[in-house]
Amino acid sequence: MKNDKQNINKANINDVAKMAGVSKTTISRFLSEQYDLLSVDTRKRIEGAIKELNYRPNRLARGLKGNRSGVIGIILSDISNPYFTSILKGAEEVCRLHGENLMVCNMDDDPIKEKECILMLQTHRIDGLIISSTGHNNDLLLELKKAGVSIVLIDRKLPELEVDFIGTNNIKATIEATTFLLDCGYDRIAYFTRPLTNLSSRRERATTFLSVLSEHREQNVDYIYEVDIGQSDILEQSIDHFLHQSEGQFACIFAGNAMLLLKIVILLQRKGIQIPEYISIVCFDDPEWAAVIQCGITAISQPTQSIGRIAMEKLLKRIAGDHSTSENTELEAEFIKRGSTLKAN
Amino acid sequence: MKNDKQNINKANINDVAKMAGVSKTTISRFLSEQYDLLSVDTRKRIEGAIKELNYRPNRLARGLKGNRSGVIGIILSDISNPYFTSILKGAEEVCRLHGENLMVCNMDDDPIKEKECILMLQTHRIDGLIISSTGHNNDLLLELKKAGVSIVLIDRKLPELEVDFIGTNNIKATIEATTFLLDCGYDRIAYFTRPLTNLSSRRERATTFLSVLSEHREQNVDYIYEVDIGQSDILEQSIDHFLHQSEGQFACIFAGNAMLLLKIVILLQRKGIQIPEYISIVCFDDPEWAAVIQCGITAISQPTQSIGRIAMEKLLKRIAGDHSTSENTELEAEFIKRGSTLKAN
DNA sequence: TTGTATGCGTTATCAT
DNA sequence: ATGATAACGCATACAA
Repeated sequence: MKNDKQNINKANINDVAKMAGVSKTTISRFLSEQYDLLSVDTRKRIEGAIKELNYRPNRLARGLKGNRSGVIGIILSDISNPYFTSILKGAEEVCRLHGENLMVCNMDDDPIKEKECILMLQTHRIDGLIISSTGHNNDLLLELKKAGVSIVLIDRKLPELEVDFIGTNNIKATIEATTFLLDCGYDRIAYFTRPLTNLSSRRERATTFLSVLSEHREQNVDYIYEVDIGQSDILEQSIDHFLHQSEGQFACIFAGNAMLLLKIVILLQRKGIQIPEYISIVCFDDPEWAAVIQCGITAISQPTQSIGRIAMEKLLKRIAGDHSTSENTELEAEFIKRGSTLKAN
Repeated sequence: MKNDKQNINKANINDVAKMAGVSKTTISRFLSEQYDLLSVDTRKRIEGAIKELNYRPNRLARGLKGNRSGVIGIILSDISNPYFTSILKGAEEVCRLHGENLMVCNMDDDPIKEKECILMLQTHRIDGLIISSTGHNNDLLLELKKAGVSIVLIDRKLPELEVDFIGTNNIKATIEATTFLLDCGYDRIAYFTRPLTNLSSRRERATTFLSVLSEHREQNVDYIYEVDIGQSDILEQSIDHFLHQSEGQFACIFAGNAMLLLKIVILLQRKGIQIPEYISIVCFDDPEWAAVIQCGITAISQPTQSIGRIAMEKLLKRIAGDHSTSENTELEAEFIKRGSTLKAN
């Protein structure tokens, strides 16, 4: 009954101060771990009072005063896509280790949702932001940056922003994979990608694929199919088209990401088309099940967890005051040969 | 140069008030959408000023004053496990629709990490919490609850807490699956589960499995193997043991979750053991790749995204003031027959 | 319909 | 080594 404050049962810095018989300034110093300014005795008393009262410092008040909320924002294209959740896991780990918390937003590559997310996070005064952006809200991101919020881009580059980027070395990985396919002797290779908007990761992979081929082919006999997930009909048409074009040829499908791979494999299974007997397949990205599906899918394994970790580390450095010029960090992927591809002859 | 405040370039409610030529109270009313208290004219002026200044309300200050942070916490066992990320996606969607933000924590089923997460979130004054708890921090959760933070449990029940729970109807789903296996005529069935700690979801499945069998078998010829992911050696020993015990019998493996399923399938593949010719398999949980692996894995599909959505809806209701007694909500799973199981004869 | 004054829980700037 | 006091940005009771 003696506690009729707004916050039922929630002690604040004053209560602790009273109980420990010191001023709240002293408590504040304790909270900031300025132990050299405290006598051993008061420190003990404060510790006791905190335990006794179940005191939990209020991060909102701290943030309001100190201009650091202790929150990092992360905006992802798809929070249920293993590629992104693996990044998320890496980021979360580093984040928690540094005593910051993570606010997570999902936006389904929708610029409107992305905008909402950015505004919400700004409202919460995030200390920093990690984002796989659609590229359609550069103005807002620039505003954030000007307001002093550090930003790290993942998966998609936005050179206009001049902020750090961490991602896979798409070009190198695509060169390796495509060269491998050429060495295998495929007559026809089709690259399936989600729509080639201006997202750097998709474009880099597709254009590299084409440029490697154009170096080695005398005439263009390969294809790029742009299909979004959810467009099952278009995917099926594309596959039918390719199967028709490559009839009797030694052919291979190159899936631009794991979701497409899954859809493609399901379709091929339904059509009764054997992998790799009738058609081969490779994937950019190596989901956990790639090794176990069919004869094992040849895949490009991306260092997703590292991307998340490094992005967060970079971000925390920036927040801590590193103002050096922004960097592009591209981590190397690993090419894993499995049973879904063959050598000719 | 005229703006030499701490917050570079960040306008506050006073700046907006000045620019709009009103008091900050009026701005505050605008922010709280009490439009009936504002003349159309002032409202327009305020809107103009906000746009002009790129004003973003400070949620920390709001939260400090109003005792609502606008943040929901969610603590998950494994933020990269599709089961949980699917829940996360559902929760995030509802959360954002209601203007709240989501703070996500990963704890790897480690009670120490879980404790840290709870404390961190409490420090940020979350309005509510969704958690798949280890069950080893009930004291902290109770404290949270007493402090007025609503809690919704997912996946694992903790009756002592008397808070809402949302999850799969494990018992019904297990009965259906096990009965199906008995109907198929399997002589031997082995249930593989992660260690049977006091986590309700694991226990419910395992005990139901046993009780259904004991009703239909005259003597106990089936097995429960407790294996944690990461313990590849123990998993292999267990499988070898079961293969040996069931030699020449019509046998089936029941995997308690998708991760175990994957490990088991990999092991069987490595041993060259055909599914379902040599051994059958079922899984509690239906990962996206279950349909496409081998001949298709017979599986129990859980309504994960709904679990997340409903958990968040329930939580938001509680936060909005619903103080009715806590409920257990168990969503029905769907049993999907595929090629990995057979009928005898 | 609008304004004034006070407080939310903390940190920072002075003091002592 | 410790305290008193003024912010931080907003919401609210009370006035007008």
